[in-house]
Amino acid sequence: MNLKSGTHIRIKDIAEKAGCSIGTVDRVIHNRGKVSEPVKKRILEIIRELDYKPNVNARVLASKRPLTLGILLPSYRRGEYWELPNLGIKEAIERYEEQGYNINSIQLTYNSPEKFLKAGMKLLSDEIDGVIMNPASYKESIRLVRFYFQNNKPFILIDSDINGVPSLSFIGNDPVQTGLTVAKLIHQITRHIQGQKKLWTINLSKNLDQMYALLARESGFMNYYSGKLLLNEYDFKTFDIEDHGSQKSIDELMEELFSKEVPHAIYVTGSMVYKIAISIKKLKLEQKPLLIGHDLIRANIDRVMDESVDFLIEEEAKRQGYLAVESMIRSILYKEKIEKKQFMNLLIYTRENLPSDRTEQA
Amino acid sequence: MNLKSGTHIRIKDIAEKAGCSIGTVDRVIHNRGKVSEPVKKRILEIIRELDYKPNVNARVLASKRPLTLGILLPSYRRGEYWELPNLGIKEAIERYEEQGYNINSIQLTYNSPEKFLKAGMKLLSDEIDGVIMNPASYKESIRLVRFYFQNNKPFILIDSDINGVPSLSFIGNDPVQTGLTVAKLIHQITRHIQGQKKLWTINLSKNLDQMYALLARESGFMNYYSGKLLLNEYDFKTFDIEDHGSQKSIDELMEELFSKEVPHAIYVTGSMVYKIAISIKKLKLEQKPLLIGHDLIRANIDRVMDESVDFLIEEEAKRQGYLAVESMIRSILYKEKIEKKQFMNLLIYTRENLPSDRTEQA
DNA sequence: ACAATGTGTGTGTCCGCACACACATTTCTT
DNA sequence: AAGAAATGTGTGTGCGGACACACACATTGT
Repeated sequence: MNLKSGTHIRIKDIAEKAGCSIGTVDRVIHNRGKVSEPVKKRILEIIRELDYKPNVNARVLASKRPLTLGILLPSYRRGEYWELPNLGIKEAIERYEEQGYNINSIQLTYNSPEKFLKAGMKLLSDEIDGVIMNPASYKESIRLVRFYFQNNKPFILIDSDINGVPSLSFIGNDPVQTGLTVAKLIHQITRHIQGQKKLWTINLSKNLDQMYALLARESGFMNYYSGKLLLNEYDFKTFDIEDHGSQKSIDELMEELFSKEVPHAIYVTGSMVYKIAISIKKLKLEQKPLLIGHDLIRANIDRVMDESVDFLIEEEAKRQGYLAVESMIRSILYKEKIEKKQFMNLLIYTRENLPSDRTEQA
Repeated sequence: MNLKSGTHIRIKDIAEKAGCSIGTVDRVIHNRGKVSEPVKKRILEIIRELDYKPNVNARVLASKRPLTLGILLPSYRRGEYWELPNLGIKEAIERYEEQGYNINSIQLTYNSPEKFLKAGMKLLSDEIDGVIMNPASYKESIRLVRFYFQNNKPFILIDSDINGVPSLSFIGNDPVQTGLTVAKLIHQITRHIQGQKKLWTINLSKNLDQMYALLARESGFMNYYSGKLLLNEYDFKTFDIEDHGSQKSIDELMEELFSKEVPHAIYVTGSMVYKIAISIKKLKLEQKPLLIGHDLIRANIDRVMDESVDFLIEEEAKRQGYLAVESMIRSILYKEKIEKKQFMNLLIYTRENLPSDRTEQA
């Protein structure tokens, strides 16, 4: 095989073919007006016909215009989940900056729906070209997004989707699918256990708003068993825990729960399995339950390494951030069409296949 | 946070600071010679000091030089493993071409070490800037690579590594690590089975050369059990099968093997689990063994969908090809330093988390 | 009728870099 | 010591596109 580079057509070629100057062609490409209807139509026709694709490099080079992105994510501390997408965002910005792009970012965070809305409104300012955000609760998100739409401000949702909203793109995964996957894994591992298997689901989150996202996972999780008519093989228990940072309170809760029964498997829907793992370690059981959680945050990785957590599921959190920035650039600077939904892979990690630090780019 | 774009330094800036013209700076950057030692040293110093990063867009725009890549992979038919890396390669080339790069490729394939060597030598021609290849057997690869080295021809190895070879980069994974991961998964799933577990390993490959790559996986696989002192919990059996395309011969073999015993789990080290799955389906067992294999080829995906294969492990085959091309471009065109080893993620797939076609970029 | 405004179109410069070429200076011949 | 060859350095042009500006011509107002 021998792929030869096709002769790229340039603005100049279009101009010649249309019998006008490149300035005119440029004007219709950028909708800068001041072009008579017939000429405009002719040029548009030729552009379509020749399948003109602007040279990205030349475009970026010539356009001094800086790109300013608004970033709106939940507030977080070091080592918490939202550090990961944010890392991806920073990496992408850095990389593109290195390559000569001029990218600014204004990052705001929220820890309540009200602040989300407020911060989101602040990002409506003129100099912001687009917004990358994780929507808080449904109501506020819908409202904010309407403003964005009215102001022609493109936005990308990451990690959680809101159906039927005119976003540039959604980047993340379907939580129901995630739940299904975890359920399948647990089912496979516990299927040879004699008798009814005791299975716990723990929705552990920092506050009520984040809890809602977890419930979708739990729902997918349960769907698996009901769909496969396996419900009577298991004894399900669900615990919703609002965590306020203290390991001790979780220790106490676990001790109490475990005094009544020791489950065969535990699924922690949030990103804080490590807390449960630590509590369980302290109980010094002779037979540990299977423990499955989410996300490659440091604390979780450590628990997988010492095998107090058996599996971690993750949805390429870092990559979500990276792709969000990249999509914005492609959409705004290159004027490319972006996929409406960009689903990440659902990765299953255990001690043996944890990504090592020896490598990796986003 | 507000990341402002740093003032990018240009060749011009360096020239000013060094008290010379941009032509001179350009010469030292491209090692075009004809620069006196002291000046060269000074410029190099300034470049390092100012951390000069050439503007990629301008560079690509200005450089008309086409990049010609040699691709040397095992021959394959549609739906076979090597289609995947190749897909990634094509995608990368296409994408970069779209962006204005001028990339040619010459693709050769081999189905024996001799042909590998012969094809590889053909790629030594002048107009080829670099070679992306999967090394065949050790001996021939070493020999070929020596020629490349002597002729200053950069090359990237994908999928299989050869230690101590001056490749630009290796892209793939450690087969031993892969084996360990599969072993862990199987161990987790079979641990609750009573008594000694019957475990088969099937090295199924098209020919002997490919077989060697599989043995490394098998070795990692066994390491897991010996390392954890689990050997006596299992009854291991290993079968090396050279497949010549006929499903029937495999059917017969499986029927014979299964008539003696039905294993609890089977690990097929190559990319052709689907053949084993088909054979097993025909046996109509009441209790199917756990079946684990490799790679997201169509036939395997179909078997996972109907759950005749339980898990697929894969090493981002498509991405390997994509990254190989990208690395070549970055190295040759941008003169960036490339990671010597680029390890892929080890992905565990089951029916519920198979990547859907609804999305995806490389 | 003439100026003031508006509309459509072409020209020129710049973006940062690669590379060819011209020119200046040094070193080597014989 | 004069010319040839080698070595060092600066200038100019082009890559494809963005955008400011100039300008011709038509339209409107007074």
